[in-house]
Amino acid sequence: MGVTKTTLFTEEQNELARLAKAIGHPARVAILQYLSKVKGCVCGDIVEVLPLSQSTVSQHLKELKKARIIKGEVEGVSVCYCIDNEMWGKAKALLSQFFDISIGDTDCC
Amino acid sequence: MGVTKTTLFTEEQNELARLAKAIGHPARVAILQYLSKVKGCVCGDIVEVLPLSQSTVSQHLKELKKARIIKGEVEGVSVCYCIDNEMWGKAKALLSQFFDISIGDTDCC
DNA sequence: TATATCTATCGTAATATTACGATTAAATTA
DNA sequence: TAATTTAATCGTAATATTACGATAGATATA
Repeated sequence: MGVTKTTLFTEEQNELARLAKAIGHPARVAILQYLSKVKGCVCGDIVEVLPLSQSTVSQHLKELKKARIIKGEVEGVSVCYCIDNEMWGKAKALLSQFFDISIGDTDCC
Repeated sequence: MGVTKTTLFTEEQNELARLAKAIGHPARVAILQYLSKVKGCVCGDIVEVLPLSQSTVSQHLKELKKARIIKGEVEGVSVCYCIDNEMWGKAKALLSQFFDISIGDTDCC
């Protein structure tokens, strides 16, 4: 197997898991931090910032694009990347809501 | 391969990715939501709430325990589970900080 | 047009993840 | 003690992920 049974869960649970999974790799965290740090678009220098090969970085970028967290636009010979603010806001809201739910829980174990 | 090169990233990036990855499955999201909903400990009825087999649920619980997000304590014949508030707070803080960083970014692509 | 640059994709390999049935281990109950 | 209950673990299978080198495709430059 290795395949997740998404049909058994709610839309919200799947969406939350999908976004968390996309963030669930240090390279992708680093990419997102970099993109947010420069506060705008980055055209091509992401590979140089990460300690991974070009193809591996490209693969991580593809994952983030698949999750709609970032957008990439061809800009001449290079590609311009930036965070998709809409999805970013959605992820933030979903995760924030998710974590707030259990405030005040008692630690009984 | 299939193995993440954690040594190449910062402690914070690895920790953030580790926690996000642990949440990155709808079954684990469902487990955490359930644990937070009942606001306390749950002794054994998690399997009945999820649409997965006992062994699969047990495996997901193990993942969450490995990530220190939940705790489990043997209670007679069953096991009592609850969210680890310390790690939960840490995850919340890390993710919150992570998402706040890019507020106000311009969407230029 | 030829060359250089940049990024995506392909091919490959190793490891990880997801899922389930069967079994085991531990504790309770009859 | 024997039977039952509960949860972890084992074994297995299929798919996913991570990573890299090599190649391809697209655009800019000489």
